Amino acid sequence: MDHLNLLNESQRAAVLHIEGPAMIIAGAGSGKTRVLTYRIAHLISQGVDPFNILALTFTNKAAKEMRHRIEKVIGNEAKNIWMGTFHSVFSRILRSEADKIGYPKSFTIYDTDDSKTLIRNIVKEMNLDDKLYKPNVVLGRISSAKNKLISVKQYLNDAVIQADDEAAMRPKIGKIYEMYQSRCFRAGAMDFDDLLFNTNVLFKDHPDALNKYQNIFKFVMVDEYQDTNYSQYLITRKLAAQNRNVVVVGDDAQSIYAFRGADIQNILNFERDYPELQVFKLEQNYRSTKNIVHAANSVIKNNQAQLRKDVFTDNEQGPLIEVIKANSDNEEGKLVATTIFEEKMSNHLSYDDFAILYRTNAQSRAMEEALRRMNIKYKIIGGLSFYQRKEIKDLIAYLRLTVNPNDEQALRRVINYPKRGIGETTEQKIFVIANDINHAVWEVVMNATEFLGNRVGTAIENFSIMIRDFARIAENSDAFEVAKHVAKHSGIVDDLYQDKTVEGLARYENIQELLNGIKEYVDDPEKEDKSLSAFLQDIALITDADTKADDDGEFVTLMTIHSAKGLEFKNVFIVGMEENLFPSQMMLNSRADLEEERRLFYVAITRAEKRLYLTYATSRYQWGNLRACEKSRFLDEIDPKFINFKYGDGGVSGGNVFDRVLQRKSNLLAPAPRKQVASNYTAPADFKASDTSDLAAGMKVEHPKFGFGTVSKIDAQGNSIKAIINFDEVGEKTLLLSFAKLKIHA
DNA sequence: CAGGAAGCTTTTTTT
DNA sequence: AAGCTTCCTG
Repeated sequence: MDHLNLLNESQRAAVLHIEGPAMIIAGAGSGKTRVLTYRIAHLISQGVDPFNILALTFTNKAAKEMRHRIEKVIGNEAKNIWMGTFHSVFSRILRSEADKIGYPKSFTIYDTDDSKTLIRNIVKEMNLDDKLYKPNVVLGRISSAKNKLISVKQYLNDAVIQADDEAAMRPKIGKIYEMYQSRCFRAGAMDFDDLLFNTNVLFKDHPDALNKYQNIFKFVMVDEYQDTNYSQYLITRKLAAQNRNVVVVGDDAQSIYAFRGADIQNILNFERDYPELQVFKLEQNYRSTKNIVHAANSVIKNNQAQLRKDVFTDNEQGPLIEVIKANSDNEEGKLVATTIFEEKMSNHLSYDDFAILYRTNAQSRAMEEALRRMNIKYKIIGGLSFYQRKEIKDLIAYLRLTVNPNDEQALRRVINYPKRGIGETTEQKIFVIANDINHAVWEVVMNATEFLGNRVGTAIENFSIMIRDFARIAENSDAFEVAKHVAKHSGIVDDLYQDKTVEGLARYENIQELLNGIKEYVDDPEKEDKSLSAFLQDIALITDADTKADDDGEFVTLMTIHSAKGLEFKNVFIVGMEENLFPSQMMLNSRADLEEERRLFYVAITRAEKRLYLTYATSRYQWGNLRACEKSRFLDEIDPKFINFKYGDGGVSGGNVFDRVLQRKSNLLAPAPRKQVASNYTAPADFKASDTSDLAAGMKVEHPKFGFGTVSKIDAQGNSIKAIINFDEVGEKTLLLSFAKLKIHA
């Protein structure tokens, strides 16, 4: 193992650790992944069977990457290591043990949308106020209960929880939780949290199963341990209970998933559970310049809750961190885009060297527009993923139903798509009947004529025959064969083909792309199980961050800070450094929340290798109207000696990139005229619209909302006649004459 | 029952 | 600003 020479002393010590529990506290950029991969390689070189190693990562992509790196060191054997996210590894295990806990082998995995729709349905059925019982809120409560392993029964019997819900005016959440669980169970479905919850159930109720996996996973490793929740903690502890060979890697300063149930307490629990614990600290940063590392340290110092750690680096000092002020979100975008362009050109960089990070997905828009305008290629990670598109979800729903006809959410989605005359009323009836006779919904669907009469009944039964036909094909064909057949015979392809609009074409192509993806899956020699059911299980847990960036050419990467965890870029822009945005408005209520935001900022800063830019705007569009913004408190927390301030306007002109850019692009940067949104005008009670067929430029008109104005132009295109009208109070508007109510004042 | 328009809510982050 | 739900009309 000559690789050991590439490691520093503490890294080497961690790699050489073989048996017994250990915790590696790894500062940002301290070579954590390198330590993990070498440690696994080292284990194997010492005779440990790869089949006995379980490595849990935070994303599937991280697992894939690590596997490749291990492969480079030890070769093919690396394929046999159990590696993946908690969710993907244990969904595989649940798949083979499903019968023990009463689920079908091909259970469906509900995504967040499925869960929310189901909750919405339940709230409606229970006649509760949907303003109070919002799916988001309810699902949040249920999810956090599950992550703490609180079952329905415990939830209903816990006085504190009940009091909390009552205080929040939502006493029925426990009842909803109960309904939700039984509906999921009946549908043969698990949500994300169930995958972990049920793994715990399996291990608790079936000691033989636990024992089996304890013997398989003789060496357990958990990456990003600071972001695990109680449910994950307990799975880890149980698996390691026999051999006690468990190594966790984490950095408390980078814990940013408390909202998902992650609990720093897990680190403390770990120390308590294993008194013989060995601790390794990786404190040398190899990624970033001194300025960046020190700036990050100066920020995190403001947090009270933190473990002792001192991150340092031997790297060069590097340039100062640039703080840039813009007048608007659009100007911010332009400044970022022009800076990227200039930097790339003057330093011969690739667009791959740049990342733009933001707090919320909504911020990507201004950035995209600016990049597009400058012809800079970019790629957005996260946000709406391929699998969340409507047409994709539709086809997937058919596939899910094929594999598991009890899948309620899938059924609801496609029972009348494409249209087959089964209306909403009928759909409701099916569910009510199923409830009344206490049978699976699918039973009712298959025998619909019995319950709903001949007309509608036949339509429904035909649908069920089609699905069963799909299922029959699925028995003997691989995922691709079935999907191709389903796309065609479900009517989806035909339906999309009818639509000749640009969007319709794109949807059609997306279906093709999905089919290509399935083909790729089936052709992948590393996939053992090529069944439709296995494919569905796989994609349910895939995120956008996992899709490989094998795209053509180089591009700037755009993503939220959360998605950027674990990544690094030469040049990083952190945009939207404003109060109420970063830190987020929702995180200002408690010290703990604010500290999580600060850790998030710490994560963002430490993504940068060479140059870091922090930008903010003094105004920004939010929910469609303009808001004034204040710069973030976080900017003031950075020790000023690491910062160079730049202003998007009126700043001192000098030789720096920004001023040059600004001077050259000053016409571009002129603040766009802002539309006034509201007017003080109220229409008189006797307002009556005139006949506008003779409307012409120059005429004075009155509009019930916008008030008085003058027509500046009439624009006829085909059947639609548009009038451009300059209103006294709200400025210029373009109105469609067929809709606009206008009174002509001669 | 379907299609279209108006109205309403939304945004914090994700497996 | 946009997507989604609801309401209204044919």
